[in-house]
Amino acid sequence: MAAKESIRPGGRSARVQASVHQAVRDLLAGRDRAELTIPMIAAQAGVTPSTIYRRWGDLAELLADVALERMRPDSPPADTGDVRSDLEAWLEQYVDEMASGPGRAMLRDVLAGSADGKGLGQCSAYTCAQMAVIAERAVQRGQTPPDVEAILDQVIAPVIYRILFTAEPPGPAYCRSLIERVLSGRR
Amino acid sequence: MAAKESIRPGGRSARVQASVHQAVRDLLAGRDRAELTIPMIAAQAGVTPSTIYRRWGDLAELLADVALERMRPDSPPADTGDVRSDLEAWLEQYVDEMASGPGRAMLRDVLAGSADGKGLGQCSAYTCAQMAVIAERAVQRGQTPPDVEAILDQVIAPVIYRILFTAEPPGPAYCRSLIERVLSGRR
DNA sequence: GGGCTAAAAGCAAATATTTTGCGTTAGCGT
DNA sequence: ACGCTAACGCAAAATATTTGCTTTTAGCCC
Repeated sequence: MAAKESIRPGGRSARVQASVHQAVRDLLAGRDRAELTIPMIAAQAGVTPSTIYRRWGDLAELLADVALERMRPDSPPADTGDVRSDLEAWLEQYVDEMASGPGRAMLRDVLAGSADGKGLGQCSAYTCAQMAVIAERAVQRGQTPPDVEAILDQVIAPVIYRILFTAEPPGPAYCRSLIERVLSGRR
Repeated sequence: MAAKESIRPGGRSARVQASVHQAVRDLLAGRDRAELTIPMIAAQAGVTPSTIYRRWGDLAELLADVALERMRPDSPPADTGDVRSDLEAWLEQYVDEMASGPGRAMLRDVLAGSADGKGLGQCSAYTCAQMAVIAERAVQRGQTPPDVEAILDQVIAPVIYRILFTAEPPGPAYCRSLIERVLSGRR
């Protein structure tokens, strides 16, 4: 029977959380984020505003929560049979996602919202985990991949820095050059 | 006479802006940013809240404005007589400033507040200008400094990424290794 | 220098939001 | 099945935000 399923994820809190998250995503699709208010989200989600205030505190934290969930990778990076092309393929879709309007907004939301810094750590942990998968694969093929730390410093960081602080998003050629550099520098 | 001075910087707007900025800095020193409100700032600055709302729009933009002004370098980087030590000295104080509690808060404020992205560009422009000064000096000594772009990618970006997304701030040894790498990679 | 104009600030009423106390509901353990 | 506790709903109170109108003032043209 579906007994087990009703115990853990079937709680009212879980339903409220899902409903609120969905409401934020829906509203964010249509309206601009500046005109997004908690009463509006509450109405869309079918809960009272005070529920949201008590659970999330304020709009920034709620948006950070939603953004972080959207940033969680839903699948491991594609396996192309080679470290370089694994990295290139992964980075291309990563940049596409993060440099887009919604992507930049998610980054800003996560940065602005998670006051404790817990969300930020999670955010880079997701990326690290993906990199670790690619690296592990390479090892099993007999290749020697760069350290995850090196990839973070030499590939992810420059890309994120440019997305956050400059007008021009990183282009494909630039991304490939970053990967080239980290690959040629491995010990 | 002081006729010229009254024309440009002596306007009422300038006084209000200065007063509001000062109020934010003062309040930020004592209280936590979560309990900072526009009416509170207005009271401290001796203006009415509506003035702030009309000029800055909301708290996030005001904080971004104040943070950006605080991030503007007040002097060119120290001249130590050598590219490497110029970079090391500059980076040390840069990291000290940015990785501190207030520094991280400023970064977050700038990221969260400048909706148009204009403030973000300014933020990295400040850093670029400082790097350009160091590079120019090196050229005049006959040294060949790394491109400012390379410094941004290989030194600034990793440092900022770690400050923003991880718990551990970059340490001195780590910073030196970043500089070592960018120096050894120059063309 | 003296008035003219437009931009910016003050003021206060109207509106929207956030907070909070209390009663109710629903999930979870025994 | 029953009770315990955490979370929600509701509504009133407190606060913050918006807005229309008036007043001030800085920049500009005689």
